[in-house]
Amino acid sequence: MSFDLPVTRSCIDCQYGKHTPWHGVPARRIQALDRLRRRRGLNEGNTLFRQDAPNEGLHCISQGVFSLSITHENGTDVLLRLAYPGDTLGVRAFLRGTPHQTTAVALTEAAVCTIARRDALKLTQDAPGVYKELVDRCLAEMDRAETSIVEQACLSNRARLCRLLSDLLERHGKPVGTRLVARLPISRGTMAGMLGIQPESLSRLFSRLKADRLIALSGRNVSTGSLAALRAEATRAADG
Amino acid sequence: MSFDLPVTRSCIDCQYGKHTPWHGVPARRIQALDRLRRRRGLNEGNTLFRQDAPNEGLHCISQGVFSLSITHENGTDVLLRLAYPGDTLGVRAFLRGTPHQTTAVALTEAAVCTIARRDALKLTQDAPGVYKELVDRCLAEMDRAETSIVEQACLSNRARLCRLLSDLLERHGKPVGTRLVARLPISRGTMAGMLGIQPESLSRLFSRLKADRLIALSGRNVSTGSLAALRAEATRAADG
DNA sequence: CGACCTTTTGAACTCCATCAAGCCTCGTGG
DNA sequence: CCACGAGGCTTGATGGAGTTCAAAAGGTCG
Repeated sequence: MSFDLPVTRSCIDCQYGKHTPWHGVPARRIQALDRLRRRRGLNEGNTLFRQDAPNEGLHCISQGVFSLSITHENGTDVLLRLAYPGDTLGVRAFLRGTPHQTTAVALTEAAVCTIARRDALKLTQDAPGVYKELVDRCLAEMDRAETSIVEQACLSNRARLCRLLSDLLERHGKPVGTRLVARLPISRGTMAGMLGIQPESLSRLFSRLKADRLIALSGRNVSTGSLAALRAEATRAADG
Repeated sequence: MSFDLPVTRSCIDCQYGKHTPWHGVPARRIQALDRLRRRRGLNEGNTLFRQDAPNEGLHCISQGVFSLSITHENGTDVLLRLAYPGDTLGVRAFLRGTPHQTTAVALTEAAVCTIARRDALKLTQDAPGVYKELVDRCLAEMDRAETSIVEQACLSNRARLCRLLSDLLERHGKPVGTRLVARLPISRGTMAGMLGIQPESLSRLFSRLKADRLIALSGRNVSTGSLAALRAEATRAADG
């Protein structure tokens, strides 16, 4: 499901440097880090790790978009969130030493750098700052998870779609004239999964957002004239 | 909102010992721990800490039931989970050094032991085991949060109510003849809040569960003839 | 161009929210 | 001891939103 790529630069020079957890690695260990790391490419649809599989280390995304999803015991798939370059995957399972709770799949062509579990353990033992950084990421993610629970409970589907769209536009969008334009990295079905609704319902929501002139879209191309208006729509109460 | 209680025994002898995070405290520190700890009582409805308030330390529940809830910016309250004796509250805010993300309210008369933030920081610095234990709790809670997101998305309200009821019966229930009987610690309104539905809808769900003979109830007293049947109902797909 | 997949649209149905009224329980006070 | 009132809980009727099934319309690629 993946193929090796050549390593071209040190982790410490990673283009997503601000976000790597490896900042706290002591200088004398950086070489080891670079040597131990394995860089891989994944094609669209490839799986990085699977729910219930044992943790095999830490994965830093350097390219592409990943989905993190859970399959419920009754067979339904739920997409929890998207992950982007600079994000580190597998942290919770790594810290707890438990199997993965989620499945990570590449939604586009992607590249990741992986530090095997045993090596990462050694590195974190040498560098408490790295451990703290990893913990902090998990805790921040926890806040996000709770926020998402709250929004699921108290916002309308329309509001949550607006939120999702504004997030996607913010990340993938480019200004074209007065508008912000983006090509969505995910299919309608996937978006519906993120919102916990059916693709048909999503399609109808889209029609209404178009009718209300909050967005324009054709196929996977979306645009908005005002990101602020989208965001405002996203915080309204269910009855708004 | 709370009143002091006398300290009667060492944290290390806590009746919820298995669950205290203080196991890893080195022997020489235990006296300090016991001295620094403050034991308080709370009445039903009292607030232990409030969302957005700064973290003031770690709170171990020794008696009573607490609710952890979040108020969305649009004013809606969402009840995330219940906490019981043996649970430690405020851990995430303590670890991150950020304000509380949730509000903790006593649903019954309650007692908590509190270690002030500054003291807890010292103790965890001396005992990496305690730090790890606290982290582990947060990570486990994260798994729970994600599970709850998934269930919210892919289970019917009926299934989720069955899950909630089976959890409550498991925790509060006592065998009476062939049945398991419990007095619920929370009101209908609170339960509805936990499921993200209206009290009227909850009431109708109850009627149906009664009609289906999965439970019997009058007022706050619930009972079931088969916890297994309840659990089975709780894992069914939405269309089940 | 045609085959295939994704997306949209339509119609019927289910489920939940809402508003409104009635009921039950418990505590108060006569 | 009973009448009363308040709050929590239940029940009914209605409307809106989402699901489901079915079919049509776009897109993409050989």
